[in-house]
Amino acid sequence: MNAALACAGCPVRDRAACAVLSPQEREELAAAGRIVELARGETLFAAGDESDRCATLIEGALKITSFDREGTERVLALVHPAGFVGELFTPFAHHDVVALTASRLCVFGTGTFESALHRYPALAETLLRRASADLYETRELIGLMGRRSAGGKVAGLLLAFSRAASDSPCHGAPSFDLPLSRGDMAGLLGLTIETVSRQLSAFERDGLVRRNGARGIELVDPARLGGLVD
Amino acid sequence: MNAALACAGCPVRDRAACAVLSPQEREELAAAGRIVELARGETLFAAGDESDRCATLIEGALKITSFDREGTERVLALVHPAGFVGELFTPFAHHDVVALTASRLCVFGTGTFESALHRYPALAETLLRRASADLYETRELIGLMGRRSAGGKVAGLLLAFSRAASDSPCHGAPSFDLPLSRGDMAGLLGLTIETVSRQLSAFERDGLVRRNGARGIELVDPARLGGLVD
DNA sequence: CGCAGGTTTGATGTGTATCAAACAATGTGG
DNA sequence: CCACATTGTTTGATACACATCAAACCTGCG
Repeated sequence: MNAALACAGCPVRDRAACAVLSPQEREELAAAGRIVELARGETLFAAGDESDRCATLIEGALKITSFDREGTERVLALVHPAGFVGELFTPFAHHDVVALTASRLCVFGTGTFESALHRYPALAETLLRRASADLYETRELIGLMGRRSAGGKVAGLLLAFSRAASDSPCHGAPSFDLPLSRGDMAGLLGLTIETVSRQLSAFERDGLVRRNGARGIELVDPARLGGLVD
Repeated sequence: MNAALACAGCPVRDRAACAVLSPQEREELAAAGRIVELARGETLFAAGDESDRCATLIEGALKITSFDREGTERVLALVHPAGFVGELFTPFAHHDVVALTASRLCVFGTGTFESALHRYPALAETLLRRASADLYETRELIGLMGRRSAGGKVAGLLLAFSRAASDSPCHGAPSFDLPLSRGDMAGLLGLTIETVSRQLSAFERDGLVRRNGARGIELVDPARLGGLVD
């Protein structure tokens, strides 16, 4: 399953890190990579493994997680299409990377990618932009986790999902599907599954949201929901 | 207070981001920068301000913080000498940057720094390394905040400080001064001042640590303290 | 000495974890 | 096609850890 000529039809070809390369530079890089498909729940990288690969997500969704010694999962970040995963400068992976849904990726050896970094300075700058953006996102997450009330955490997460589901960056989508299970939401916010579930039920009881099945969410009163966020 | 020829005697000249530059490249960059001194509590960057400056910390310590609308401070990161602060690719600053102690910095306009980035590819790669490291550190912090018990959080923070205070990366320093006030520790861990104080008192009562004044800490039983972590 | 900031300790209530069980959705094999 | 297991979600009862409110206590400093 070689990717040598896949770039032309790649759905993220103008948003991924490699978009800064010229078409021919990109094909060179692609020749060294390969397409990998992951089923929901499959692990791409495992914490502690040798960090010898990195990847651009083409379609699907990933989570970056770590486990404390009690075995409770903490979700550290979500990865969306065009996102980049993998640790370039560390010998071993810090965290697990797991597919949330069936996913397709363009995988490279870290060695080949690092040499590309030297060859194409624009690539290094793009990755720097991405790393900076990831950093702000992770700090946003800290802000979310640090809220005092469980209601504020869940409300903030719903609004974040709403924004992510919308095309326009200013207004959020009024209705969307939750991309995460209750367990993953709990892991992200530092709560338990039961507490997340109860908060959602309470939001529905108070007329803030409507639910369609376990995953469907319609924001009835986003403003009041935002009011809960601290 | 121009820094044109300060590099030669700069205490972080071989650890800061600019260390990858040749001496003459570095002098060129330094000519565009200036030394800034901050007293304890002074603000370097404020959230919402135009993000037009960045800096390398020469000596002292900084904290990166944000405030929720109730006005409680959340500490997102600490910056140590040779660290780099400032947001290069965003128009406005996301967070506040405040001096924890009297500090000295080498400050640049983001414009001059970004053009240096283009001119010296090695600089971009170094900043990428730093940004990646900052990212892992921030995710570590999430792991710390996500612990279930307050005891685990405070214990984890003490061990992190112990490691930071030590020269060798493997063993932590057995005794050191807490670099943060109770309030800052609380802001870092998502607890209250009182809870942090009570946990420290409990650790002392149980023979895990000894205290010298408000800031001095001696780890009597680091292993048992580590056992509390999770 | 008196004051201000930071820290410690105490008493009390509440929010969330925990334990437990019912429930819905989905798939499996007979 | 229907019992049946499986996985994820919801709801309930209870206990406890932490936040909150309040006051005492250092410690350095004018």
